[in-house]
Amino acid sequence: MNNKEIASIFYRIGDALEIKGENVFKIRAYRRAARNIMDLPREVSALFQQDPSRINSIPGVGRDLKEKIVEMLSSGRLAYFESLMKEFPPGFFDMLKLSGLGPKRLKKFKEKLNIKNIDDLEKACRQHSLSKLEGEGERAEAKLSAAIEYYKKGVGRFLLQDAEYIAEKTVAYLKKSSVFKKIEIAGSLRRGKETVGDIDILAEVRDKSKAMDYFAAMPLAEKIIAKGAVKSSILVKGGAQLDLRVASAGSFGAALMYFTGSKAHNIKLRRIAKLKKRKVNEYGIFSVSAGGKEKKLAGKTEKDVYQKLGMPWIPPELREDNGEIEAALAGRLPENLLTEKDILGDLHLHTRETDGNVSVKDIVKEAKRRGYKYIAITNHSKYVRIARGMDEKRLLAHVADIRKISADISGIKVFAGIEVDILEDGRLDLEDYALKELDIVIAAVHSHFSLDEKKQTERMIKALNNKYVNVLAHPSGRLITTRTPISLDFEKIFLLCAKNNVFLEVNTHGERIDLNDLHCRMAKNLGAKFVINTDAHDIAQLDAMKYGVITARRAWLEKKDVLNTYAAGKLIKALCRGE
DNA sequence: GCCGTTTTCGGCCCGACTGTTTTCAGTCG
Repeated sequence: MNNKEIASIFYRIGDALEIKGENVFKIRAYRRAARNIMDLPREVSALFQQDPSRINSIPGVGRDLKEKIVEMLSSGRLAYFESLMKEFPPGFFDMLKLSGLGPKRLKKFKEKLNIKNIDDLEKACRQHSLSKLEGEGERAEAKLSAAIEYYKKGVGRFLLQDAEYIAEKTVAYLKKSSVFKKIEIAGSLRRGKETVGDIDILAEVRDKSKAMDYFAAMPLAEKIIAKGAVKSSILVKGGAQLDLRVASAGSFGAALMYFTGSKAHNIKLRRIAKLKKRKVNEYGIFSVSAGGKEKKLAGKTEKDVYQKLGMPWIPPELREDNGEIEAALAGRLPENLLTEKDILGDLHLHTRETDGNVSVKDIVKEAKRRGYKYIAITNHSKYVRIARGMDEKRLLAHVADIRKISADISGIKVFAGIEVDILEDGRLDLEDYALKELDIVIAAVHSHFSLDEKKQTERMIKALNNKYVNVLAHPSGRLITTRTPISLDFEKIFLLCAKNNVFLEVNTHGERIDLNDLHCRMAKNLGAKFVINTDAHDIAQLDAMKYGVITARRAWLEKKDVLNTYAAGKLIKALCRGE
């Protein structure tokens, strides 16, 4: 059983217990454990094989949940879960995904109307039998109908870049009105998560009710979910949910923290505040006297609030309750967290010679315009037929062209490279005599994604032991919406990369983000180094560098961890693997 | 069910919006 399967069972137990009306803290415990398991870069099963007691090191997993995990890993089943599920019809829990419908009402529907699944619920709405129940009414029924409709359309999470696009359009719209004084994007978009559920925007305004009216009247808006004095939510065309919250200048920092999250980060901060006889909410940080009297201590900026909690400002990308609060309290946050301006070049680019849409000359010019000090042209090797990948002969001619272009242009260095395929057996797709002529060799898997972990790991090890390989491109091979990561002993591979001086790529393509933040952080802790590449096939795709930087920041990477922050001379030395 | 710079027991973040109600429960983030 993998982490996702274990976590989803715990989530489902949480749902079932909630409907049964169990202790809310018990429910919360299951969900917290599930979330923490999802956030682990390692498989719990691997942890278990090494040393079963390591399961206790997962936060939120105590004696009881450990036993349940052990049962799942050793038998592939969980008796407690199976007996619990017997109490509910199949498809029952899908209804919890409907916006505005929670466990209490769901329980009521089941008991009073024998509703078993979404189809039953839809029927009940149509027949208006729902609105006759106590505590329900016509508006509630209509809302539920709409929620079912949206659910069926498949409203889900968006890729970071798509969410950013919608957010930017919204901000541009809001800025056209003089009611808005200050606008900030918050939520998981500000934290740079690879997918974003809803888009949170915080604003300081001159007139709250006018601001809310203007927001709700947005041309993109399809449906208003909620509209209050300080908070509104709308659904926009395409299915994304936008939340607008307004805050006064004196509370703006506290509101930004609240609205940026993560939820787990906020909860921990509030708990720390409570221990110190303080209270944190979206209006500020307050001291609380014995008599319950509150006095505001700060709220204007995030920095002020963190300071009153006894810690420095924490960058949004780190706010996941993954050790950043403890690090901040101990003064051990990363000192030089990577920034976009640290990036001096892009080392994975395709051109017309294979499947790119741009000439070498044009992409060099554009890179120079962007202020890059160097780039590498890395086209495909012959195995990738569909991309018209190059054999040794074409490659060497291509290298000669690149050398000439590099010599003809000043102010930017153009490295000649390749993205060479790793074949099924771990050999590379090109002979060493050709690879030897290159400045940089990127190795990548583009086929045989479904090998089992042992074979896939052996394949990778063989490739990484080729002395000409400098970079492992998009190591997990996943595509966020369509392809799961390959099965790989990531720990072993990261250690080998560290040992062999092979840089791990953070591929910034919106569908990839590969390595992801969690693997990246794990690899850093194992001593590996990184390179952030767009894998651009045209000019516009060069813009994606920012998603790699934000992912690196989420992984706590610093400037020194990243190859393409080095000056050209240092970079060439760093690529040297020695004979 | 978890957890400990007060605690191995008694806590567990905090507030906004909605709809159906006249004071609040349910839901959400």
